[in-house]
Amino acid sequence: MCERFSLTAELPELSERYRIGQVTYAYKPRYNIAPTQQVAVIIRGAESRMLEEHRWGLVPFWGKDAVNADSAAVHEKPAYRKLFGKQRCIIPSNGFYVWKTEGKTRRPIRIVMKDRGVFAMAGLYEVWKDSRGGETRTCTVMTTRSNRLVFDYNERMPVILDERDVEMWLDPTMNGEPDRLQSLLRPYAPERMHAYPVSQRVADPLIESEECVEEAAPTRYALLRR
DNA sequence: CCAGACGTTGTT
DNA sequence: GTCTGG
DNA sequence: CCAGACGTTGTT
DNA sequence: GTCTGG
Repeated sequence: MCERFSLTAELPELSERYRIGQVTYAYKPRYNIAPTQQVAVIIRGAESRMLEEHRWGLVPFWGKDAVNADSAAVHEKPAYRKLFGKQRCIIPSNGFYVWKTEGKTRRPIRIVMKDRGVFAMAGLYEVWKDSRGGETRTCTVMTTRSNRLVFDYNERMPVILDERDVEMWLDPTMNGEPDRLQSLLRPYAPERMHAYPVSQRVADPLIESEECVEEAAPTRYALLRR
């Protein structure tokens, strides 16, 4: 599961990293991104990769927000099959938050790459057109079972794609190759990742500042349990 | 054919 | 809306 | 995910 | 307790 993350990179770094050819909105780095908010999404346009802004959470008219999509089921669930076939995106991040239960409280933990770089979460997106010609863009983050590092906190984690996987995931010629796409949706290598505790203030979705990513001292509870 | 489901996860 | 189960 | 709210009625 | 908003 992935329901809170950050993307604190500046635009040039992001553009270079993912070879973005077109930016369609006023990008701003973020420290504490929550479901239903607008997030940065990269899709493959006709000419080049595009950076767009989408609402985090698909909104099927019959149901609630779909913030995550189970990668194992995505090629067979009717609600997702079409998106899996041709509405794939990546959702860039440089850290996601998980919660560790310590006694009666839950404390936020940040999961990053050891190199502290930006990484690509696999996603699906949808574009709704309303009667007045307006468009609503939405997206969801694909999840898979957790690797050894994340499993201490949560059974599910976002699907993270390395450079080569991103290329294939966004490639429209893969639209008819669900099996090959499916093979990309696996847990990321735990030895390339790192987890550390962050301030309890991250828990408040309105807190949007650098303290969200700063390492916090372990709690007394965590020390006792060691 | 119609009716009903359709999405995710954690919790113990 | 689309798909599955009966 | 977490934080915070969570009820009712008629009237203009 | 459960639901909504971010």
